Amino acid sequence: MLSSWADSVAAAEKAAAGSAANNGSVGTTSAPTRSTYVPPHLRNRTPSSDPPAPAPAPVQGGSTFAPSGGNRWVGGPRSDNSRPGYSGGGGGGWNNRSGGWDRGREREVNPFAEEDNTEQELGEQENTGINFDAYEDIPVETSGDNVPPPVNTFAEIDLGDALNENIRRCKYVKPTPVQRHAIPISLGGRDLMACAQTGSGKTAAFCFPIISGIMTGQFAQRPRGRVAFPLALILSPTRELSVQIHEEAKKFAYQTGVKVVVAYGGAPINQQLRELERGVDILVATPGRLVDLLERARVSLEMIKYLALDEADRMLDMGFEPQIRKIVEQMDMPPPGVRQTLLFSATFPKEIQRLASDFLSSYIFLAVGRVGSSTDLIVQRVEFVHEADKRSHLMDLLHAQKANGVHGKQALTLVFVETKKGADSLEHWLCMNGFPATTIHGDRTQQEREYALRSFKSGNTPILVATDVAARGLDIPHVAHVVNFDLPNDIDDYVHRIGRTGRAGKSGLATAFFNENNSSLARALAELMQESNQEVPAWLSRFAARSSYGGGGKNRRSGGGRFGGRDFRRDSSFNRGGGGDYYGGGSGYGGAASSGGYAGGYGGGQGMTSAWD
DNA sequence: AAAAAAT
Repeated sequence: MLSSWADSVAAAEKAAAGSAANNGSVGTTSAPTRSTYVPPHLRNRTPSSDPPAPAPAPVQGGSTFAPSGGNRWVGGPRSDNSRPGYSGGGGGGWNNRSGGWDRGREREVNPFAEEDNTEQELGEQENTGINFDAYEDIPVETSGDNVPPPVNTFAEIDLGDALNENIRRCKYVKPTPVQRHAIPISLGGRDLMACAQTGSGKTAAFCFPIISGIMTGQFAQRPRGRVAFPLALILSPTRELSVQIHEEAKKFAYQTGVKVVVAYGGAPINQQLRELERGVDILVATPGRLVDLLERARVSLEMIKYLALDEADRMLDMGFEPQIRKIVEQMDMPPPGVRQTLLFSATFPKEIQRLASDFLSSYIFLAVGRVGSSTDLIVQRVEFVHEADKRSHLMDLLHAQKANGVHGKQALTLVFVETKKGADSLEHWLCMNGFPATTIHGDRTQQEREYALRSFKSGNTPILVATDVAARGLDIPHVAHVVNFDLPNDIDDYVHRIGRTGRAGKSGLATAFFNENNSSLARALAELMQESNQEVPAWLSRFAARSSYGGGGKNRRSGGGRFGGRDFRRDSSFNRGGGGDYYGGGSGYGGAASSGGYAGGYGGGQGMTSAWD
């Protein structure tokens, strides 16, 4: 597939340059005209023997072009950067000496090998990229009974040799704040509701205790056969996120003997069934496919010791709640108190916390100040753009960015739109205008979705147009710019979207196109920006003031300021009369830690009640 | 009203 993208991009650019110069009449360029738009089904194809595209004509100040000529977007030498799949990892599966499927004790693929070979050239490794200075004075809040104290190093925790070795391989030197607090809580056997931005080490925060617990725990013998009996279940709201969690969990579990399997829709189920049959300790899944597996009686939750919900607030919102209740409450999973339940998200509206408490037993609430979003690390801009002007405005931004290209390497831009149709149509338009874009949304096949994501991550297609399917959890290094082409209706969704940049303590840029259709978001947006020390345009404040009376229902910040949330049990209006009063009494909650910057963090300062609802 | 998630 060498350079197929490069060619089409070069061709597209050439045509775009031509059309710009000729005010639309492409036909006057000397080279044979080629379609500038490459339909999705052709994008994978190896070009037969296309002549190399001539260097594009310079556009207004040719100095913005990279010296290599045509492909400032792709960076020629890297265009063959497609990942070699898993065969490169050595061992396992096909191509071993027995020639077929090795049905015995197959060798575990080394999940660290692949990275070393392919990801390296994208710069620093993701794991060492965490900027710990950004975490220094991060506010942390805990509440609940007898909160285990946080740790400062991995060495303080007895996770076992194998897990420690994997932590070393991952190049984690010290735990992030969410890990410092969440790991001791989980190892202590406690249920947990945690607010922490993805990219601050959330996955490890729930994986380490689960893996460690499975390694050291004594469990009844599980029958081998058609039905799989996982000990831990990790649920997430999108397929790509489940894939990502699976990949990370495999690294953490390497050579521990703990088997991690993923199951999600849109992919052939038979392969997943085979994997399950070979044994599973930790099952990572999306809800729909898991329900399917449960109904086929190919998975039993009878032995579940750990349940983790990633993006837990999304998992319990209207769309997902029935499925989650079915899985957690109406199948054969042990009840709260018997199993251990861990809920994680960057946002946790109080109504959802109340729902979530059904799944928990005497839990600890943990809030870690946001690292990836609504902090100074992400520069947030809002621009007033009428619907009709959005495309040309986006084009202006992208052009400006090209000029700023870092060492010829195009920065990645993630563009969020409201609808699947809108995503397709914007992608088409961008491609026609010489911008190499791809798209990810729920109307595309799973193959297309995963290819689009890979192509974006690798830099082959540095623009990704996405619906909210990509808003949560996905860890895409090097996203320099998130554009909210269409703003979401919910401020929490905005928080998750812009959190795709500025990850792991790095800086990022988020631009939003605002117009009169987004009035309902104005106030929450203005408040969020103010809280994270962003410049709030005067016109936005006017919009906010106009829509403020009435008290703005769902878009009121649930966390007010530096937190993704606050324990709803501490909010008197949510306290169902009677018990549980030990949270309300001011000093009653056991704060395990509360470092600087917290006291002043609450917006207006006065009336906590108004800040929290 | 839209998006996601099973076939």
